[in-house]
Amino acid sequence: MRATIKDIAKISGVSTATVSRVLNELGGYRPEVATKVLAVAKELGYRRNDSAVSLVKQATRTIGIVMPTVATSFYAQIINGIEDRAYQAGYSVILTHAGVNNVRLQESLNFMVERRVEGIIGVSINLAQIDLQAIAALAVPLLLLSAQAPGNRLPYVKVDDYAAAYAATTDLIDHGHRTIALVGVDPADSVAGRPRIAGYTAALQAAGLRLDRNLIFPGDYTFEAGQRAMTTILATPELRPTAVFAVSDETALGVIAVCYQAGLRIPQDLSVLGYDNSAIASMVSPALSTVAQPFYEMGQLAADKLITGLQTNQPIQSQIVPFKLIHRGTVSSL
Amino acid sequence: MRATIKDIAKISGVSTATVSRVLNELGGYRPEVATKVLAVAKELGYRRNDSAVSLVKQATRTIGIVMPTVATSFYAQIINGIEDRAYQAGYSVILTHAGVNNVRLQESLNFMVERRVEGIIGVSINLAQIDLQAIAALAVPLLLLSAQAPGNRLPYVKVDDYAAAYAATTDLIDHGHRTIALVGVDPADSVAGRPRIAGYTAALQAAGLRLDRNLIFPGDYTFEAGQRAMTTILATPELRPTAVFAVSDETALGVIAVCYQAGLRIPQDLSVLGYDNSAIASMVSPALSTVAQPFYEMGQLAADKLITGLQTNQPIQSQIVPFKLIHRGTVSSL
DNA sequence: TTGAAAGCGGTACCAT
DNA sequence: ATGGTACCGCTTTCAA
Repeated sequence: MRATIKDIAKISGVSTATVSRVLNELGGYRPEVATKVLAVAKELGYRRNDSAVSLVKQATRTIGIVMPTVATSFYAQIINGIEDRAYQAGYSVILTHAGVNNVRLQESLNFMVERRVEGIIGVSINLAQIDLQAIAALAVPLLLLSAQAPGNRLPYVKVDDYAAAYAATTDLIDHGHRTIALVGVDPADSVAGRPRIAGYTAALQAAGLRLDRNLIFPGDYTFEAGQRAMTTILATPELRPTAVFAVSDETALGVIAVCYQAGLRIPQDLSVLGYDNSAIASMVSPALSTVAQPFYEMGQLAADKLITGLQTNQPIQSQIVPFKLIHRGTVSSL
Repeated sequence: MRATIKDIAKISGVSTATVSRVLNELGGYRPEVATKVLAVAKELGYRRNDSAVSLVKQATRTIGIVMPTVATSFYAQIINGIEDRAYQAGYSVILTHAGVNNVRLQESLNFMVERRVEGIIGVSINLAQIDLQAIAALAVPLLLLSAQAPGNRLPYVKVDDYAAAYAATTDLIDHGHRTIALVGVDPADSVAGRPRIAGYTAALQAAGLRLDRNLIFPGDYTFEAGQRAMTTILATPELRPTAVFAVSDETALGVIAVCYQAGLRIPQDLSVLGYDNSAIASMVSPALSTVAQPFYEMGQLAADKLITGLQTNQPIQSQIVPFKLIHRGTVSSL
């Protein structure tokens, strides 16, 4: 069995109270007592039991991350950002998956509550109206990352998808493109889907371009969605877009893969713009032009905000983080 | 304040012992008592306090993951695998980063012990001799994933890098290549570096090919390492390999990126073989031929083994998991 | 079938 | 400067 402060107290010939003081450097003891206690503690390989501390202090210094099961590559960056900041603040991080389509969401959240996490970061979790009540009942602060709740009832950290899509589309237009496809977007997704469609549409209109609904290809942000859309494009000569705005880097790569098979050159024959700036974007050839989301920083910011909120007991303010257009090799001027 | 079993007991008019029995379905109470208790619990939004349970049960049902800070894309898959299995077994997962070059390793491990995790999975953690003693002192089972300890003093789950490198090199030879570069490998890395060099060397010798040490390009598995090596190759005409075996997919992409810049076509002008089969490998064009490591399954297996070890109290057996050569578009026959 | 009570490993208040 | 001790929320033994 692992040593406890009782063991240390007994061996050092002091009380547990004094041991506790020494271990926590609270002062109020003679140096030689401290030396002795510390030596015994080390000798015994003592490690404090956080369960006991949490219990008595009514604080676990733990935050929870809940994310979908799907492993898109950028989650690692987000987790890194969260963990780094949490670590700096002396918090630990516990992780659960909400499953595909949130099937495990309730369980995940219960798990978190039983673990008495002090706050939760929900990454890419799309909440329904009904979830909101359950979450309120949890009585644990929940911050959304790259997501948004119905009616913005929960604080969030995300980029402005509308603005990003608007800027991306405008950039393509500035490059001389007049027929631009929007690929892989989920129109049922009110947080990342509809705003991007709206931004795309608005940019087109602002430039006086005609909106062709056939150029909007629904999908689910995956590589396969890009493949499907591009296959359709190739099979539909009357469409002939000169540029594709894909709603994720993976989708963009799906588009490019089909082009590659068909012998189309990127960007000479078709411009492709991605979204995310995930690690892969800079590693492919030609390197992918894309809308950057600062995932690592978003993770950091989310952890920061949550922990600050915990410590100050102030409500957490939502924050829009800046996107950035990254010009690399897949968009060319017409 | 959150409701406790005391609150439930008081309101239900029974003792905390009975509440505990009901909540844990231990039997030994009248159904109507159970109904009442459950109703009150629900009413109060009761959630059990795992700190208290852990404390009294001397078991946290938590496992820890320690990994390097660098966020290579496949960590997400590994974490997914671990978390899925842990979840199935009723364990939760807590996560820390050991920092770059393990600078935070000791702290991470202490953290884990204070959290009283029942076991730890160390992902890609290269341990030095000295760490071993500290880890032994921890008195917590530690399983290595994609790593190995000096003298194999710790159980591990990984692929056989020697065999994989041997098979990969042989495959290149079978495709008619006679001059094959090995790129991005760290000769100081005894777990993933030296075995791959050895496998590469052995395959060459088995085929009766001459080993040219200049064709081994040291590196650190990164994209940049691939770029550097390929730049050198292009600048050194007497080398002229017809194939490159990169020690990671990212390194392979670095190689390809330089080729792309230089106007070399893959695989017509140079064959490139990667290592990992990370998600990107199948998304790039041409799709990357590579040595597959089953990351998700490795995560599952590691969690399985660790938890089984915990429950049976048996020592954990190391396991070599199978790699697989994935032929896609970046290797051609000569 | 039920309750009283003794801890689990700490913290922190109140005395001394 | 130090010790005694109640208590955090829960489980579990023992008795009734």
